Amino acid sequence: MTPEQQLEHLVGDASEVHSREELLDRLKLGRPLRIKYGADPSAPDLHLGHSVPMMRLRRFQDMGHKVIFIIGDFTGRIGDPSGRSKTRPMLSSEDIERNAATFAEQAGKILDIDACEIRYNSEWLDNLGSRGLIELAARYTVARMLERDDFATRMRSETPISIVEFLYPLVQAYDSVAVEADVEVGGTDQLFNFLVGRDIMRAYGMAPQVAATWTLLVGTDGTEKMSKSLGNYVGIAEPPGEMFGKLMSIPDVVLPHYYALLTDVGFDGAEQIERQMQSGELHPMEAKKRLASTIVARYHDPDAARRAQEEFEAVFSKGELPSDMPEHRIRRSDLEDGRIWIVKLVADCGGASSNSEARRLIRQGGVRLNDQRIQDETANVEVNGGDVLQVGRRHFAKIVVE
RNA sequence: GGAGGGAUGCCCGAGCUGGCCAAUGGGAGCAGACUGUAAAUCUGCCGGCGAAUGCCUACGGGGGUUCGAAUCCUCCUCCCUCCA
Repeated sequence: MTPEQQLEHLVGDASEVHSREELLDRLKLGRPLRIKYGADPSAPDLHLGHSVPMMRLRRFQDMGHKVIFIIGDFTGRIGDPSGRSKTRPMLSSEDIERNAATFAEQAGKILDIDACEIRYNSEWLDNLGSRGLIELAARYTVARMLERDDFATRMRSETPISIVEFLYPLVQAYDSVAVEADVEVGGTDQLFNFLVGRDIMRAYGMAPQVAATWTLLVGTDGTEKMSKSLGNYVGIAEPPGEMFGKLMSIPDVVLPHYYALLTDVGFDGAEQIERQMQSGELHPMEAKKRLASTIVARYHDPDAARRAQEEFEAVFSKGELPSDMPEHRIRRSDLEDGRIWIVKLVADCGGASSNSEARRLIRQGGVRLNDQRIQDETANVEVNGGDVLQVGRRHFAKIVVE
């Protein structure tokens, strides 16, 4: 591959690269480049949103470049007052250690983890000292900091911004100095930080890193970015059935977006799929099943993908019972004449978090016992081993009397 | 340091001339209908316990006034804006 082709292969689908020319020049050097990726030590569970930049990292890796994961243990131990209300919890060293291990394990599904360099930023930040920190801070201005959209918005909306938050981009930029990054990759939300990285590297007399960002993946709700806290994510370590089901629940309109970012078809392929759906050539559900199946196959295996699809079709298209249901054990002594109060049953089996919620579900017709809808919240129902309780669409439990 | 404004349920946000406030409205969420477990739409629910007319907990925290307080007083904590 010529350097130009490499460039296209590596960042052809990136949303922004600062700059392509610079990256081309580095590629022409012919040496392995150092590719930086910052990992959040507070959220070890990776989801498809993380997989987007990671898949791109894999491309770099496959071309002989060095991926450097930076575990932000220094910042994680201090705690981050970012955002409005919730202060991020401080993490203990053990937490960080454990999270890093989980992270590595999950990242290993996408990358050759043994070929990666994993670094903790406390390694250099602990030694920086107040003097070093102040020297670092001296190299950037408040005005430039306030250019960041997030800060600007918060200033306007009178939401507090702590000084530490100004320090974060600087510290992250310093990471680039410490690991001598050639390229930093991440989501578009990181662009500002990456650019600060460039400035700071220059200030320390280094060639600035190339900043490459990719569009953020939207979550299964189809609007917000995928994130754990919003609950709209698909974890890459989730069981095949869950993964498949969650992917089937995304709105049709985001299908091309998912295809483009998560599969090998690329933007062109995604556009083609979009056209086929519009013309009626391809049923959106079919496209979605294919997507779900591709992704399950990647994180599990093709066989698991096939089974997940069959199960999905059986349960949701044909209305059959799932082949595998969690068991709910009831002690015979809790029964009166073989009967139990329906509200208690629903709450106990995890279908509702309180009796009140269970009542609501029952009243609204969301509860079935052996396919028989139960709407009387005062009912005492007869239960036998093997009975199936269904709460809502997707919550099933097989009753075992012991 | 000075002046002013604010803290309400998962989030945003009314209420704040005391009882009709478990607290208007929106979002999120959940259930039902319709479907392709999609989206959109419509309906309902949306603190807990209870068969219930009921009870308990709740409007930043403590104390107080009152028959009765999210609403009044007081102290504290935190936040914001402006001036320095």
